[in-house]
Amino acid sequence: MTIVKTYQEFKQVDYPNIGESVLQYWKENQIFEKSVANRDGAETFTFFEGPPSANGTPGIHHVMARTLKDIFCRYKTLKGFQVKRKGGWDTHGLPVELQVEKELGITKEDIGKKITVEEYNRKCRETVMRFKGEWDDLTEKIGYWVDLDDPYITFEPNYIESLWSLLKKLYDKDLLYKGYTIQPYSPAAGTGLSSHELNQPGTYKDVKDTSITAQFKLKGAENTYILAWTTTPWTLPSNSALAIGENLDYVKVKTFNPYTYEPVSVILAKARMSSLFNPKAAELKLEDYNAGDKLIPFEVIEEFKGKSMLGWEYEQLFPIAELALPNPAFTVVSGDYVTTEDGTGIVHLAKAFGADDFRTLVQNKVPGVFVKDELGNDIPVVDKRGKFLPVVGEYLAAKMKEHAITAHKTYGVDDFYVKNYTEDDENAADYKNTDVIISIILKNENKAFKVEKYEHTYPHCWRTDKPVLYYPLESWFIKTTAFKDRMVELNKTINWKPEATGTGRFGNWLENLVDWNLSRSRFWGTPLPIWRTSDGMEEKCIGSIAELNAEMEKSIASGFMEKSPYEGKELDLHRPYVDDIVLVSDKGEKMFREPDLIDVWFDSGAMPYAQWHFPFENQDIFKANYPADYIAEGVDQTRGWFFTLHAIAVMLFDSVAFKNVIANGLVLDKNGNKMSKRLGNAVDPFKTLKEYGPDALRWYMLSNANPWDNLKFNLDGVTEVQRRFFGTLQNTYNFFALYANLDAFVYDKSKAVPVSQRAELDQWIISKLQSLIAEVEGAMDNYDATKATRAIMNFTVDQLSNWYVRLARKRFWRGEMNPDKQAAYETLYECLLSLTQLMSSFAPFYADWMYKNLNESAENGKESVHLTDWVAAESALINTELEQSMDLAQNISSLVHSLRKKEKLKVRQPLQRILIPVLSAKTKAQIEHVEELIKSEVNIKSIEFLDDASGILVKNVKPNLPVLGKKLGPKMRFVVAAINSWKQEEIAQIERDGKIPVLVEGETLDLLLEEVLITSQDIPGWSVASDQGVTVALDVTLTDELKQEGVARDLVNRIQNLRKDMGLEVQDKINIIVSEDNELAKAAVSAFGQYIQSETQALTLSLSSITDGTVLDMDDFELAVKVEKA
RNA sequence: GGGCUUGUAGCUCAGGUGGUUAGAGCGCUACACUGAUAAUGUAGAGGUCCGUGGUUCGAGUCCACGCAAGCCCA
Repeated sequence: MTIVKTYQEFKQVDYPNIGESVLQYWKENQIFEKSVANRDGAETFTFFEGPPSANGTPGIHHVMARTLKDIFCRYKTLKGFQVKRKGGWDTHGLPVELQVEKELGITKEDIGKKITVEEYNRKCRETVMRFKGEWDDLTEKIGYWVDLDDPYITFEPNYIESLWSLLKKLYDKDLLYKGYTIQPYSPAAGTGLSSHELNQPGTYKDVKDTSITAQFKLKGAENTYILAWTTTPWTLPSNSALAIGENLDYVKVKTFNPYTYEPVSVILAKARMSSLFNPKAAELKLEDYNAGDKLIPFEVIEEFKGKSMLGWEYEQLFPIAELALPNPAFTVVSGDYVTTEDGTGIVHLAKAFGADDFRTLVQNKVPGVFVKDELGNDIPVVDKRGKFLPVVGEYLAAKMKEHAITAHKTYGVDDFYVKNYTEDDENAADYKNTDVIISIILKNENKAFKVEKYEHTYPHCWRTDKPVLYYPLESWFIKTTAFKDRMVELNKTINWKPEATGTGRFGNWLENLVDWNLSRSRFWGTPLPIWRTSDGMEEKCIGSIAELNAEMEKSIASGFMEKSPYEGKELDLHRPYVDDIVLVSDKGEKMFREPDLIDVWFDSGAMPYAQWHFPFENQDIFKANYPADYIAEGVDQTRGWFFTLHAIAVMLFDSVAFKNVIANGLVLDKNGNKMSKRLGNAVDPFKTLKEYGPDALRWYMLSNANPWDNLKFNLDGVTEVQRRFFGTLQNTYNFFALYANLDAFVYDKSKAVPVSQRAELDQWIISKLQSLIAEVEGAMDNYDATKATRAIMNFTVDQLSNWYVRLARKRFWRGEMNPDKQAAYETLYECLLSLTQLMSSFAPFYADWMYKNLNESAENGKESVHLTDWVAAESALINTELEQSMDLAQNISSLVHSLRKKEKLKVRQPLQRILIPVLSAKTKAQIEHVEELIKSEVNIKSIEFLDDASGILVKNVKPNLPVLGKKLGPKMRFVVAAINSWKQEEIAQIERDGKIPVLVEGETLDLLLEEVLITSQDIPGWSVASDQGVTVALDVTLTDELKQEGVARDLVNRIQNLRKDMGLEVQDKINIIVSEDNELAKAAVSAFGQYIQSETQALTLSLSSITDGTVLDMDDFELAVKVEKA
């Protein structure tokens, strides 16, 4: 007889090979393309790809990110949506520039000198796509379905043109403006420094600077001063406000100025008193003080919260007429960064020279100290060489004369550098820098409370080694603050996973929004499309290539340009070509491009539009695919991509850009450390894929922890998933395939046994399956993949394999095909087939592979599980009663096992009965439902129920705490104590009367039956075990008959082993002779001969004396038998 | 320095709205099964729920302050 193998059987599974062969199949049959094309005309589900940069090789964390993106797109496809997924590449930005500079061995300085901008940018363009091959390879191998053939690329002219059109829209709405931002700046080098440059080793140095605790005179109060501390005295002339912490404690202290000895009242944080007042002076009296005394007495005369200081006005420290400012300048404001770690707990704010200062003053609408340049623009009082403007220089020079301050040189109006940017020798006799001069002036004028050298770390320019200043530099901004409220409002409609990232991290970021600094002084990036006349009076923002061409025509006509730089060349909107374009203003002036590039985050945040070259093309596609239903990136993108997507969408389209978002955590090494190539703990995704295959890797990453938690990536975890989940599933499939092939079973839905006519066990697993489908669907609709994968795993391992298959095993191999057997096959087949669809989003290769194995013969099988329609749960098939019954069966079986173990009675030894106390008819019925199952599972003859009427139950009572707590509150513990002391009588009483009086603190109150929980827990004289309210007692009496049956079963077991040792096939027949010298064995063979014969396929079974047989170890005795093939 | 997240068994993780004895898998120990067999099952041991205060009759859970780790921003 030849067996037609409908279902392939596998001795061993090669998971990586499944991945490769299924991938091949997908490619050959264009499954991905079909999965999209099949849904033409269906509702769209839109996904946006956050573009990665291909200038480095992908890491294991990209497997995580890309898997997360993939699963919901696959799931939604099954659910009937059309999911277009356009790939994309991020190509601009600093990392590319740095990499190129490193490879060429040049610095930013060299660009335009050693290398032309043209060559430099060409190099960047080559570098940025260098690893595209690796990326595409990984993307395919992990089964991330995304359109790699037609991706958007941010350096392409069409993409940039879209960006320009968006920028122009912003410009037209007056949302694009030129302003200042406080940035690290090196006066010695004459250039701003990037945060990257500031992070160079050796940049931060320990230096000793002059620090001043300055006295700001409070208006409307006698001799009262607010104290503020600074390590940069040169910023004091630019002071325009003081910041306090609203919840900090402040004091007003009466004392004397240590330099002028004048009586003063000073205000500072209470916690900072010890640093400004000598505790030894605490006992001194103010009236005993003599000018010049070393110890200065002090007395706290008032105490208050910082909050009460808000709005206080003070006099300008340097009363220079040109620097006078209107209200609310020179007032007290709140600063959330103010601490009492150092200084006075009050911070001096100079708008031009600190980013915090700038932000705080802008938020409080306090003007800063600036003067006008010749064009009428605000400029700070320190110039770009680090020197005070004459307006301050004059004042300082005059004061030096007034106070007869001498120094190592004569200071002129134009000599006051704020740091040592001159070549002055700091060791020269009588050397005084500007900070020191300022200190002396303030000391003399009763404006300094303390002056001292202070050692701290201060950043220095890595090229000139001179100190860095924080200085306002010109920048282009997007006025995001104008849309803050709308952004906050629309953010509330976004479903964030996890929620806290949306409300917390992102929400707070929006609450504290500042205008988006768009400018970058670089070479490789999207150029700002703004041309200006030299005097800045006229400006044009270009919004398209056509517009640029038209403007160039005009310029050529007016003779400013000879020809377009693109004549005879490919269009390239990058530098240097755009820089060569000179336009003509409406008044006929030359206009030059603003040299800045824009923030790369604008590139990626604009991808919903630019990927389709919107608005120039594809308007329909755009409309159908905006906003995104779903996006996913790392949580580090919160202020990056997530923000720029949101900002552009809100400002230009009054819409969210995405409705659902998962912000995933980091992938760390197994010890929780960050992976890095340098430390050598980075996991190579390609190697991992080759060893474990894509499915187990994906499954592990999704099921191990929520994706928004950091993942401690451990290969042992992948192995575990492979063994526990995939291994179990594979075994289950193999089991099915083995017998289905033997029986030539072919699934035919139309001829399947109706579920209602199948065995209880079948109905149960089908019910469980429906519950699983509903659970997975619910989890996936809520973007919770971890819940979904865990549910699938539990069903497969615990319910399907460990319970259903184990209990139903015999039905598969016993006898010829009959309705019960067919139902078993059908049930298992249906479970497996459902599983392939349920797991297909997460383990797309394996699921498809198994799907095809199951459908090899089925006519209605699709080409791929990924082309199927989601099969929803059938609620009619969910049988909660039955599921509860089965839970009881599992629970009871477990208890019996536990008892058997305690009594050292192995399962093969049949036992007569178990007793189960039941207090409700319902429970009894539920157990009766699964009685047969329990009996065969734990090898007992009968189940007997003990009800209340038996009178032998020992009951147990517990307080029903949630109910009682509400009623009793603090009296709870007395009542609980009373209940716990109850005996059987009280339990009987409350059961009979429905209530019982309890004495609590001299007061009687009635306890009701529903306020206690009564269980039955003990049966006198029996070995019992209980769990979850179910109690089981085991009858351990061994009658002769039971013993004989135990021996018979043992004998069967031993003979089966012998058969195996002899190498017999399942269908081979044997003859058995058993030694007659053991009475028990003899009795067993006589009583259960028939049973032994049928189990072991023995034609004959006889008792005789044996001399040459095999000696079997029967645990309690030895027995000789002779087994021969018939 | 600020915002946010995380902290439960050796490891990875569950633990609506507070409720008596805190769970699972892996690992470990013991046993069983031997017609899924390089598979499988059962049982057991293993916990200061990061710490300290507080609210409450009752806190892993709520509040406050810390500690540790991480991300982002200064």
